[in-house]
Amino acid sequence: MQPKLKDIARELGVSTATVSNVLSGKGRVSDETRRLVNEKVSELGYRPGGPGRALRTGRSGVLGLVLPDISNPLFPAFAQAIEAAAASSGFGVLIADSHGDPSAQTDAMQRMIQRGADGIVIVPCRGTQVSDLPLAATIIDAASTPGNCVCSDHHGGGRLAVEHLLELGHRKMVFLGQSRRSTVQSDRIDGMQAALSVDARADVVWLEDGLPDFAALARRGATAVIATSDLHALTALTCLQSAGLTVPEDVSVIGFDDLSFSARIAPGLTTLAQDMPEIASAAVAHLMQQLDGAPVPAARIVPMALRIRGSTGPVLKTIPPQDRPIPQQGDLTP
Amino acid sequence: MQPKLKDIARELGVSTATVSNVLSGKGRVSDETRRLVNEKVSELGYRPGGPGRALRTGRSGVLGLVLPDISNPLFPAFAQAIEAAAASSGFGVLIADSHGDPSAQTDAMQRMIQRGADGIVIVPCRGTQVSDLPLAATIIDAASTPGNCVCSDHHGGGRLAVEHLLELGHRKMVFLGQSRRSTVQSDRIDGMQAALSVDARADVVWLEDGLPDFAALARRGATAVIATSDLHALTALTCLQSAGLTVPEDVSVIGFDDLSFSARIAPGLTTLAQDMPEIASAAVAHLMQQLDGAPVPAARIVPMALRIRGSTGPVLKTIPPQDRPIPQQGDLTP
DNA sequence: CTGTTAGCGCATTCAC
DNA sequence: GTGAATGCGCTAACAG
Repeated sequence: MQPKLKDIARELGVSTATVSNVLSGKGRVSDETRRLVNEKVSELGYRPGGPGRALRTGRSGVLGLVLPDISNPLFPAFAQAIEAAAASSGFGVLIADSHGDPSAQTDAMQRMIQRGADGIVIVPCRGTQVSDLPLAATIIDAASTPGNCVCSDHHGGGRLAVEHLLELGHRKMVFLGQSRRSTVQSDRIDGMQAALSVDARADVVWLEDGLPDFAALARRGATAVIATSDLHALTALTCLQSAGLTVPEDVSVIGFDDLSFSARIAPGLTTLAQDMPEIASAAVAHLMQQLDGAPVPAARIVPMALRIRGSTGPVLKTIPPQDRPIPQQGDLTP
Repeated sequence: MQPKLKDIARELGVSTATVSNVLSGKGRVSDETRRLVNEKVSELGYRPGGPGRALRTGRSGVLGLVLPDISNPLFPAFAQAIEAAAASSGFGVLIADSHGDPSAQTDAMQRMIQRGADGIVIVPCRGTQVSDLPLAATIIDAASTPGNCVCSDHHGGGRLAVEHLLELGHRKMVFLGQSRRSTVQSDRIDGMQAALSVDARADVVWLEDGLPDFAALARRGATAVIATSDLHALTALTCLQSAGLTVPEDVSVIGFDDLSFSARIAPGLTTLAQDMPEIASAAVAHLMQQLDGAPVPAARIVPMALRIRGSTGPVLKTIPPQDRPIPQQGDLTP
């Protein structure tokens, strides 16, 4: 049995309130009593219990994190960042997965409330609008979503990607998305379109229409692919490689989100990374301000960062792949 | 303000005990009163609040999930499965990340206890031993870890991988691990070794010693690579491809864990998948039994499943890569 | 300045 | 069949 406030008080012959005062540093307590209490506390290894405190103060020190799909590969970094940001504010994190289902999302939020969460960080399902919660909430979605509180500058990320390719001499690109209905993907592609110079062109291809033939796109002149996710960039890269094309010599490839594998493939994947720590701490800070009774702060847009790796390179004078020598690698193992 | 038990009671002119009895279905209540209460409850949208209940019953309906590294790409599937299993038992999930640090792990567990978690599911840091918790706990690690409660049959997975390759005619393989200190990886590689036929050989290579030259390994006769994670298999596969070798014609590649990208690359990655739903529900069930006062159940070992995709194929009569025609892909886009 | 009292929301006695 | 009383662990307001 964990020691309770009452145990400390009884053993010391003082009241529970006195012990509580010592621990919270609030009420005035004599130095002698304070010393005794602190001693006993560390002796018994007392830790104030959550439920009692929550009941009394109306604050649980827990926040809910509602996600549309935990299995999304971007989630680990995100959850980790939120957990870290919350922990540094002394908060715990309760997770829930809505599986992309709006009614499950509403359910999940209800359950977080019921469990006593002080606030909710929510990444909404596509097309869902989160409205009038009886609770502090922070919405993380695309900037163009109404009610959004914190997000990455997806549009700016798209621009950076295209600008990088333009500098390398690319003028014919492919923009690769998964779903037209994703606001984040649309924002990214809009940013790409906006950055195209007058002499550059791009085709937009959606994976929801079926897997495109990347080698054929290259044969028709495209020298670069920008995908709205590293996952799709990886698909493009491996399709190109297994069709005998070389990245980046034949085609440059860029992704988004700097997923776990992106630095570990050959060539390393150039990508636009979200600043997860910044987004997470902004989201948690946003929540804390609401809890402190401040008005809902303005939306915060966090810039994305271009991480250049081996998958992008300058446009080469056109040499048909079959005429080029097969690249050789040094032998590292004796 | 959320409605309280007292609000329902007052509006109906009954006592809070009666309302509580109706909701829990325990004490005897007249059908008429029952109907009235249920009506009022759904009218006001009353939900029993967690903290009050937790304080009274000593059960919070929340379990803690302590992970060594949320950013591990295997985690999403795992967290999702645990969350689903917990939710179907009416439990919430509080997450914590120990960042591989044993003291942070202990801290995290303390905080879960403090927050009132009823039990803990823990994937321990490497080399950590979890001992005598004042709480129900389920440890998920390798089978060879003392105290382990639930895990995949990593050894059997290794065997399945090698058996698959032997059937395809492979006799010279490379086993690729990341860290010698990982019990899971060791178990997997032990299983691989155990399944080698007398005429087959394998070299074990560790990424912690530096990135090997996969093309050179192939030139010296290896026709297959089995990595202890899809992440490392992907590294091998892309290194081979960018060195001009073809998968699976020149070298077959197998990974572990069926990560999110594994089905989306070209060729699709053959892999050994963990049965996450089964592991998660076993872990949660294990916890529930302890909470119900049952003795700690025996450890449960869940089989792994071989998912064959395009990255493994039969050994071909040796044709040097440069003499083979460059593969062509059909054009899907008009 | 110190310590006692009251009550957060709920479920469980036990009288009626 | 129902209701009043009790206390889970803790802290805010109050009396000593």
